Amino acid sequence: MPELPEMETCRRLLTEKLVRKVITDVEVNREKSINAQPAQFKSQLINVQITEIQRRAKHLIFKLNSGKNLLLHLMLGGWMYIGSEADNPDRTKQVIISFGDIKLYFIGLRLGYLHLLTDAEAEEALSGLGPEPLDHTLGFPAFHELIGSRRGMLKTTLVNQQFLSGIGNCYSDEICFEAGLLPMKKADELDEDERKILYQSMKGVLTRAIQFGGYMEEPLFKGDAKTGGYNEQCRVYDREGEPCLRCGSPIVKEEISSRKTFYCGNCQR
DNA sequence: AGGGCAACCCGGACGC
DNA sequence: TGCGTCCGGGTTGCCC
Repeated sequence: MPELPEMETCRRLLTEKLVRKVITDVEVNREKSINAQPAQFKSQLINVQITEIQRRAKHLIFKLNSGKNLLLHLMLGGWMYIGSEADNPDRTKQVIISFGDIKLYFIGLRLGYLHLLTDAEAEEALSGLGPEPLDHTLGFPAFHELIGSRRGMLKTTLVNQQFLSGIGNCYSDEICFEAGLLPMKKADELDEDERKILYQSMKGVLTRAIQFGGYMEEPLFKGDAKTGGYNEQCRVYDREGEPCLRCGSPIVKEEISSRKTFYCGNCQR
């Protein structure tokens, strides 16, 4: 659910709120969300300071002054909230990390996780990921070569984390729409111009989504005007039957390799 | 190699 | 209010 732009928005806001803060308490309500015994997990975090928050694909990495890292993946439906004891969502919280009166709540961690890892372990955990779509070193020549080696459909290629990392179900559809290309089109059958358009669409859609704050439904904290600003910007995702904003034809919803996929059958080719 | 699919997991929505 | 049912969805791994 949360994809690159959502996690990047979170990273930026969390950085403002939490960097240099010291963890004062940890509450674990779902042991499967973490990779240690709760007591050990807790003792390795209390009195530890967050020095930096990095992002890799859909993961956040909380760098700690103990030398360890907290690696977060929200997977499906996971989200966070920063608030106080009095101000927090009425939801089940799988993990709560306190920084004095400020608390970071982890909600909806069903398959999501928060793993305490050494640098080497974190590196290993992230080693299978493909390049970051917005990495400046991923220029058109590199992208051209990358996509030329893919025989699958555009949709499955874009969401494949080993190919490119950070793009999920929503943005793969948005990128295909922006590019005017059908999601079931074969990646290696794109001509030069189409590859160029796809490349520019990928950069454009993701950059714009970050600028708007992603498409998250819930704010990160009280008064958060940033998170979720992209909700009204989605042009095909979750717009089944609504008119295409380019040509007016109804947006089609179709299952493509067991993922719900939205596109305009008229102006995407 | 790529497509299809099951398994993972459980809160929350919905129906009665 | 209360209980049962079902869905969602990124990722992994397995099969063809």
